[in-house]
Amino acid sequence: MAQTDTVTRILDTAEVLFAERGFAETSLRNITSKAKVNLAAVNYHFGSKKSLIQAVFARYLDPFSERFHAALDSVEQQYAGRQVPLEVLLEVMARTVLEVPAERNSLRTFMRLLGLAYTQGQGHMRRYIREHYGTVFSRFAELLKLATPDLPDNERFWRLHFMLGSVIFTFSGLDALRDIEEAEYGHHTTVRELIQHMRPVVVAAMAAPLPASLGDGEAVTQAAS
Amino acid sequence: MAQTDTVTRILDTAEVLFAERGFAETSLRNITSKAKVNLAAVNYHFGSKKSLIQAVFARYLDPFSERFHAALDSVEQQYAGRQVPLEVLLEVMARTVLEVPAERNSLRTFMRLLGLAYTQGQGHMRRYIREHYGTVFSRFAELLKLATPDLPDNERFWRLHFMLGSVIFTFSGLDALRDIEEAEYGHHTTVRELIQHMRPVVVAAMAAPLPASLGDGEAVTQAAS
Amino acid sequence: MAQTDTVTRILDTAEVLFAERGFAETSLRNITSKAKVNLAAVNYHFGSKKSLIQAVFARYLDPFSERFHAALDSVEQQYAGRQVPLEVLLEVMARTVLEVPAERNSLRTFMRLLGLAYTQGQGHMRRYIREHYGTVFSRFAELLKLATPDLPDNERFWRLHFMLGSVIFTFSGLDALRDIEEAEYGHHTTVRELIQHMRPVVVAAMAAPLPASLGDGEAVTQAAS
Amino acid sequence: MAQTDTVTRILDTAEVLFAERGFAETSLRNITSKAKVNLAAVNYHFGSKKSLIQAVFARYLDPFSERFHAALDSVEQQYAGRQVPLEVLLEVMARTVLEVPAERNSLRTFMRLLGLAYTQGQGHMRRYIREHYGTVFSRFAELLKLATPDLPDNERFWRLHFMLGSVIFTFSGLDALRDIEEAEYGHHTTVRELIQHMRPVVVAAMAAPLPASLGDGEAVTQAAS
DNA sequence: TATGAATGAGCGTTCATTCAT
DNA sequence: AATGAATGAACGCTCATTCAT
Repeated sequence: MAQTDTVTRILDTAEVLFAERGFAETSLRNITSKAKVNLAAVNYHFGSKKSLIQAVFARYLDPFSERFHAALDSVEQQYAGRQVPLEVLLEVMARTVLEVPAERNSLRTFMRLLGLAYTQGQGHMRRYIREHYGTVFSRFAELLKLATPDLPDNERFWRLHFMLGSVIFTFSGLDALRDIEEAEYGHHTTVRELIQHMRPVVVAAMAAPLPASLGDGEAVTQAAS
Repeated sequence: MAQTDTVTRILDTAEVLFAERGFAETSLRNITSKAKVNLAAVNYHFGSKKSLIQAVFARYLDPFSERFHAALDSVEQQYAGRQVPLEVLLEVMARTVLEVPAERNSLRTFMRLLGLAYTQGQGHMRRYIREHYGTVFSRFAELLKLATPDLPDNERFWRLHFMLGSVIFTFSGLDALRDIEEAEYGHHTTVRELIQHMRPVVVAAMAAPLPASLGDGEAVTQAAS
Repeated sequence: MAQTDTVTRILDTAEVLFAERGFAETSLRNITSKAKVNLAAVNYHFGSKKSLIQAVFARYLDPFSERFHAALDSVEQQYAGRQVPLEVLLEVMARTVLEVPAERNSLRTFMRLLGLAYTQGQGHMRRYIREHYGTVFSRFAELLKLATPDLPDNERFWRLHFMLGSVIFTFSGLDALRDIEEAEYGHHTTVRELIQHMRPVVVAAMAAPLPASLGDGEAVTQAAS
Repeated sequence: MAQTDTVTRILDTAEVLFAERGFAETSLRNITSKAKVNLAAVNYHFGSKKSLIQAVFARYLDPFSERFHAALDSVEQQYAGRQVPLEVLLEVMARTVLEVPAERNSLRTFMRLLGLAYTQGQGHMRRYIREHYGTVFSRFAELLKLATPDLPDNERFWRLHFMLGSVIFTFSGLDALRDIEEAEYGHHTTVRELIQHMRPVVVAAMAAPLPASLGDGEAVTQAAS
């Protein structure tokens, strides 16, 4: 009880502060003083700041990974060997993402964290995520490949990450964007609606025509590395 | 001369290190020792670390802003009041982005920095960028509106940010993504090629059909905040 | 049983680590984790780190003290009031030292611990040793005095500690010295042989002529404290 | 001036505290607060605690090494190829040791530090000393060999270390020993006098008869490792 | 104009010890 | 009798910044 309390309080506080300000900008003292636990408790329960960061991720990604596997199982069974359409795949992913953090503000936090994992943490987070969640990601990528058989592998790879970028960027900056939206257009979009907005865009993006053969003269002319 | 030298050496080193490891993870000692200048030189020449970061950005964004204005002038003149097509707008932007940093590895650096500005820096960077470069962005947004007259304002707003997310996220995680790409497909994509890949995707995304009227029952069922 | 086990495991582990790295450099965590016992067990069973250190010593010195007393009883009886020769006294001491730690590597450990007691531990160890083992040491010193009647007390005091220094230093650095010996001369000296080497040296040292009257001009000229 | 002041104050304070309580037991806060300098000054001027320890040693050993070389030069020249007698060699060493720290309490400190270097510091100090001062030591060992031509190399090796043990052990436990001496005999021996005491003992020890052929039955019977 | 020295604040981590069970 | 949890203090070190010259 006391232990669960401390560990949970640390994780709850850490995920909020990490999401707000990044890993390096959040000190253990920030976390422990806000969580009202002893500074040494982090090292006692988690071993190091690095491990705390990973634990914060695991609390989201472990259930996500499990549910996503289950959802893919279910949809594969449903399609019984036939190709699962792109729309369905995206729908499954969206639903799973939304299921995981049913409470409070945690979808935004989850997305911010995912974004941080890509843009901060000199590799150790990326390595951790690949090691622990690479399987489910690969499985999704495999199904995506079947759903878009005409797309070259390389092209699909980049489009997948364009899509991920859209989603993560949008959700992780959601508050700011909603503020602007409200000031500019007097409209407030719910997360649910936002996902409705995203769907056709993502589908169209994945289905876009291939780029003109690269290096064509009429295009961009100067470039670097 | 000696002063210019020092200032330039600091900026050159700082932009590389910032792009590699982020702002918080790069100390002034890292910068000054690598640049072989005195530690106090940063505070002497720039006043503070924050101001150094802004100076690093200004060195890219000032010429970019200027050229982008000029390019938009030119394209508006060319189309003489008629609507500038979406593809052309995107082409202009891409070309300007590529023109700015003609040397070395600085396109990647520029892109990484843009990503960092959004994902790191507790607001002071975003504020700085909006204040200094908001005008040219608004002008582009205005032309974008003319180029997509059928899109509701609200829809365009979100799609613009989906697009921004794709671009910024992709570039700010570029090294990681290229590592994966190389490991997975044995292919190395240059920034120039990547922009070629982005173009049709972005165009398709902006031109995607509007979503089915929101709130339709068959869609996502659970949601958060 | 379980308790005895725990106490013994702690002592076994502690003596090795203390001997290897000193007291301050060995944490209770080092000890308890290597001994696979609970961290709190040390404070539970011994009260404090200080007391653990003393317990480690007692495990060697209690039997040593007892045996040494017995051996001196026996030799005094044998010489029935007559002066016990220096060589015999040294032989008795050497034999007793060797008898105590019949197992494993513990002679070296014992010696290292003795050295540490002198060079580390801010007095509390020295006090403990004097209080608990002062009697047997005094008895030996008394016999030594009888065996070297021509030596001024003061001189004998210092020579005794020169001798102790040789022995403890040599044995506590034994591994390093044997490594050098082997590399340099291709020869490996056993502890038993080493004691044979020591004997004439120690005897000669104790029997050395007295120093020229101190302060004689021809000698050292500058000095401090 | 300000710099010299700070660096010197740190070194002066550090050497006293290190000598009194050892390296691990002396914190940088102990040193800097006693020296009335900023805590960060140690890392600024020395880089790390380890380097500070080495700097403390270097301040003694660099001049010692230089003077010892010079003294050996001089004595070799004086004996012009003939064998330098053992007594002279020891006299030269003793004199050099005494010359180095002409001021205050620093001879005792020097000796305590030498003792610590051997008994504490998991090798990094020994390595440092060997690297920086190995040459002069080897030179002395070489002359020692010439001075004791009848001694087997192996025997000389051990006797040299017996002697080292006496000296280092005595000096590193000096305070404790002097306490005992004063309590027991009401006499206080200066370092200078102590060296006078040591001389005939060391000479006798080096000149002791060779041990009876090893393995003789009448000797020690049990042994360890 | 430029820099070596210095500083106060804060960092992540480890420590021996205590407490509640 | 024994232990997981927790704690306050202290550790070595690095930080951006300031100061005196």
